[in-house]
This record gives sequence, structure tokens and C-alpha cells, in this order.
Amino acid sequence: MSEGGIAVAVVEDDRITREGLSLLLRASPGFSLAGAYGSVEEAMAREMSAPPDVILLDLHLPGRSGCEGVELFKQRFPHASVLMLTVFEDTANIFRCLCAGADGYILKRTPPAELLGFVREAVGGGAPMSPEVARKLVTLFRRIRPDPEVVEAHLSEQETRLVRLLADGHNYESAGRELGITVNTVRKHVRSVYQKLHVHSKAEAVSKALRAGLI
Amino acid sequence: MSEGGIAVAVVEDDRITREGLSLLLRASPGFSLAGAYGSVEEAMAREMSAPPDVILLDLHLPGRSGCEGVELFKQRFPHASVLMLTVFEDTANIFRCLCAGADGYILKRTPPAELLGFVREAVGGGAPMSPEVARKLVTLFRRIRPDPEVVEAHLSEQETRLVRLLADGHNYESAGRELGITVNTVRKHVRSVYQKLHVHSKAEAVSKALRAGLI
DNA sequence: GCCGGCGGCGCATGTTCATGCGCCTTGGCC
DNA sequence: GGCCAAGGCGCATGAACATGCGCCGCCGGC
Repeated sequence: MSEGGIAVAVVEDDRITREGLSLLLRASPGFSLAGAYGSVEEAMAREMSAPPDVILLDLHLPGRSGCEGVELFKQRFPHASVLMLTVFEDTANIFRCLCAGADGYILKRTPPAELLGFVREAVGGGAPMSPEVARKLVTLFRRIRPDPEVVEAHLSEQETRLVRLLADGHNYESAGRELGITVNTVRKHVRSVYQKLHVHSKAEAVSKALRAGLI
Repeated sequence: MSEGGIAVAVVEDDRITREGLSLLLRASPGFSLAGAYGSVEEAMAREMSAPPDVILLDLHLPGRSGCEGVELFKQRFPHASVLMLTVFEDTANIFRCLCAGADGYILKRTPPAELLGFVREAVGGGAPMSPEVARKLVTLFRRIRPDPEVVEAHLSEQETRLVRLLADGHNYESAGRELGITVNTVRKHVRSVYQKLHVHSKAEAVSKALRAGLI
């Protein structure tokens, strides 16, 4: 980043958009183009002119999707921020990409000046998002409603592991196998968890533990 | 908002900060000051000069905390955006305020120009956040790990209500009573939910539905 | 030195669940 | 008119769960 400004790589299959972005990045002081590619595969195969600080990644790509690409880029360039740049603003895609490790989610309709601001924000350790995306994130978040009593509760390591397994659909027996303990011990832990969370069933325990961020 | 620009109310106990914000809002074209108050109680008691479009709300206040204030303001001014403006950037506070209904979370160190941008973003339906906050939100979000398949799933109204009841610890019988249907019908709905979410137990269903934001 | 929390194990019993089957109405879509 | 989704109802059975009881060892705090 030092000499040429923020090094940005672009992965975008639409030639016009890609060249537009390339032009913008080359023309803007404080930024430089680390490479422009039409697919995830191409970007992974070819050497970049500089280690990228930020990767602008389209979602809809031929071959490997941008969402899959996130993990690959994060592996290859652990210090780079990956920003999704896409027209898709549906919850499922946002979810998928952020969980895959994307550091931001920007809609394509974003004007160039703002886009550069987002790139700067990413380098500064932020998580740049278009307003619509931020709103969706907050809305999803709000549904969680944790129980304040339970948030304070402290589950032991073993108990936490157990509740996680139960949340993932294990029954007592398979959870016990997973933890290397007997069913009876599982029962014992479950009892203890129920007391701490003030619940009387697996489902309620999972619900409260999830909402309180305990698992 | 039409004549005087975006009407902004300020609730902040520190006099210097409050007056600084008031000055900024009065001096900036496109913005106007709807009122400046030292506490939630004061803001609720006194008539504002205009219905606020945006309320800038400090978190640490004498009397009722800003977090509690969020709900009151949202009740009184349903169309106003409430933006937290605080020095606290810990996860618990961010979580609490957003769940309470805040539309954004801004750190006090934000420069004035950017602050005005955030206010504009709030009016535009966004969820403005300081970069650090956005990053924390995304990190928290990642912990949820929703199943992308499930996010797409559509539960019917009745099914959603049922899963909510199950998450709150009801068994089939009491959930059925709550919904005014028989246990057998509950079973039928549960079956359908299991198919849609690809699960085989109450606990797993609740877990997936919660993570995917379906309930 | 004893208490409380954690971890581990065992047994028993009644309750609840998961899932198989089948059958009916209503309302929308083609 | 036929079809399908949604809602509703019923019965049966084996599996899983909730909760009662009791027992052990280890560790950290007072």
C-alpha cells in the first residue's frame, strides 16, 4: 500500500464494469490497481502486480461464485479485505457472503466516489455496507431478543459444547459419543443447563442459549 | 423536514457536546434543530419545535439510559430514526441498543461532516454505523451461521407462530391450546416445518429457525 | 477441613416427541 | 374440473426426553 496507495484487485465478469473500475482505481490518487480478472479462477491463477489490500468481488461470476471465492481469497491473502460488489441485495446472499468471510457488502449502484470511500473504510478495519444492506443486517439482528437473565448465566465449557451439539440436532446418545461421555452424564449436564437457563426442554434451552449468544 | 431541512433532536447530558451539536445542526444547510435535551425525561416532557426526523441519543445519561430511551422515542415518534451517539463500543451495548430499536450506532469521535452524512443516511432508510461498530456487527453475525438453504425457506404464518411457541418452551399440547388447534394438527405442522428446515427435532428446528431469522 | 462447582456414571418412570398412516375442507391457479 | 398448498383432525408406536434418586473423584476457596 505504501508507494502506490491502496492496492485493489477487481474480480468481475462484465468487461465494461471491470474496465470502468480499473480506470477509476488507476485514476484516483491514493489507489492503485493490483489486477482485474473475469473470474475467481483467473484471479487465483495469475500473479497480481502487488499484494492486494482490498479485493472487489462480484457475486455472480462464471465458474466459481464470488461467495465461494471469498474463502479462497481469504486463504491466499489473509490480510486483504474482501468486499462483495453486487446487484443482489437479498438476505440469503448477504448472509452467505458475510458468513463466508466477506468484510463488506456493497451494491453496484454505489457512485464511484462513495465506492472509494468504502474501500478506504475497509482498509481502516471497517465493514463497509450499502445502507440497504446495513438496514437488513440490523433488522435480522433485532429478532434475537436475548433474555437479560440468561446473558449473565455462565455455562461451563462442557455444557456449552453439549448445548451446541443439541442445537445441531444431536440426541443425548450421539452428543455423548461426540463428547466421549455416557448418556447419563449427558443427562446430568442437561439438568444443570436447564437450571442455569430456567428452562425445561431442549428446544427452549437452545433458543435461550442462542439468543443470549452463549453458543 | 420540508421547510427546515432534516429535523434533528439531540439528547446528551454533556453541555459542551450538546451545544456543539446544536450549533452544527443549526449552521448546516439541509438540517435543523428540533430540540436539545439533557436527558430522556426532559426530551419526553418538553414539546419539540418540530417532529424530529432523527434523534441523536447519548447512551450514558442521568436517569433513564439512552438504551431505555430508544423504546420511548420510537413509541412517541414512530417515523423518526434513533441514532445512538456514544463513546461505548462494547458488543453488549451495541447489541442492546440495536435490539431495543435503534436505527444506527455512531461513536462520538466521528467528525462533524461525517456525522451529518450519517444523519442523512438514516433518513434515507439506512442503518448508519461507525466502522468499528459495523465490524463488530459483522463478527457477531458470523457467529450466527445461518443455513443459507433455510434462509430461503418460507414458513407459513401458522407454522411460524408454532415454532415461536416451541422455542419459548411450549410442548405440543400447550402450543396447540395457544393456537386453538388440536395436538394432532400441531404434529402435522411440526412435520411440515421439519421438512422445510431439513431437521428431525424440536431443538434443531428452533436453532435453524432462529439463526435464519425466521422467528 | 469442609463446601460448592465441575465432571463422570448409573437406574427408573412417566411424559413428550417423531413419524408412519389416513381423511376432510377451503381457496387459489391453470 | 383437477391439482396443490394450507389448515385441520385422528390414531398408533417406538424412540427420545425430563426428572426423580443415588454414588464417586477432583480442585479451588474459605
